[in-house]
Amino acid sequence: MSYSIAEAARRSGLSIDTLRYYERIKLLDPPARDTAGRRAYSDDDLNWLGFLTKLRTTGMPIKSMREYASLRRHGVASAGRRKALLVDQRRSVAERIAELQGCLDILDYKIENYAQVERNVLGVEPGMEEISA
Amino acid sequence: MSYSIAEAARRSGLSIDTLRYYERIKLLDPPARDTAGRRAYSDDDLNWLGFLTKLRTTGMPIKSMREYASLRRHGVASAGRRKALLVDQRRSVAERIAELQGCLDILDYKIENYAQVERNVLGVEPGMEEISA
DNA sequence: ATTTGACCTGGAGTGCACTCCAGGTCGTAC
DNA sequence: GTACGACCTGGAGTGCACTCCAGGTCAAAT
Repeated sequence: MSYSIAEAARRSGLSIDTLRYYERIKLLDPPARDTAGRRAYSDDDLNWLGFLTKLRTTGMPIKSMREYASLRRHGVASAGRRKALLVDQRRSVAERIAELQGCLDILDYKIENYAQVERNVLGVEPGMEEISA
Repeated sequence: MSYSIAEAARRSGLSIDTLRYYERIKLLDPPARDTAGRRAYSDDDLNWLGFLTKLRTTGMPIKSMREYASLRRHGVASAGRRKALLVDQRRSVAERIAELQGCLDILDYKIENYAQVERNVLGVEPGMEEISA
């Protein structure tokens, strides 16, 4: 199957402009063109875009995604390097999750403070809100 | 206790420039000044900076942090709104964690693919790396 | 007395990841 | 045959969150 840029945008969740931008910066190999010169994305293209958006979601900078994309063009010889990139990213994602978990705990603590302020709203002494703010 | 801007930067993990920037955009109330006109941060200032960096870590945009900072200046009457902001952020952090967890699974899957490629590196048929790339 | 180093101000510059625009080409629908 | 909508290109513009700079002040050390 092949898809127009609008359809590829819809399926990938990226904007049309972003698809062209990714192509320009070599994140995405130039897709096929139809007789009128319009882009015709393949299923492979869409799969790759799907993976790219996952990497993006993990916070991988475009620079690293470009490196991965470039390695991919060099075939199986680059598999080790590609794996290393992914292992590295895996580690950074796990760290990020732990960090966010810590923030969640702090938010819960703060929210609980506010809930207590609400329950005691009639008897609160002045300045108390500053302690919990 | 009071701290020079260099000390405040060290303790908050923010740069000196960022401290001045946060003050400019009203994330941080202007700290006290010493006799020479240099900033003298209080423990309260430092605590607030600590919380701000937590909010930042959760991905809260500066715009929202400014809103929270501004509400804080309006005392206890704004506690409900502040709590709502935190509850909202809590939800978005939980979502983000789930999203990252999903990405982690995909990375593990890919990494495992590469590990298999490595184990079969002598017997791999051409094109196999494309399937897993 | 002068040098040094930390600090000050207002404003300009940076890097990232898009996003938008003007002006043009195609193929189908009326 | 022309109006329309989707697409094309190269390039400029945007929003965010800083980061850097020039030119100046001040207090302590030499």
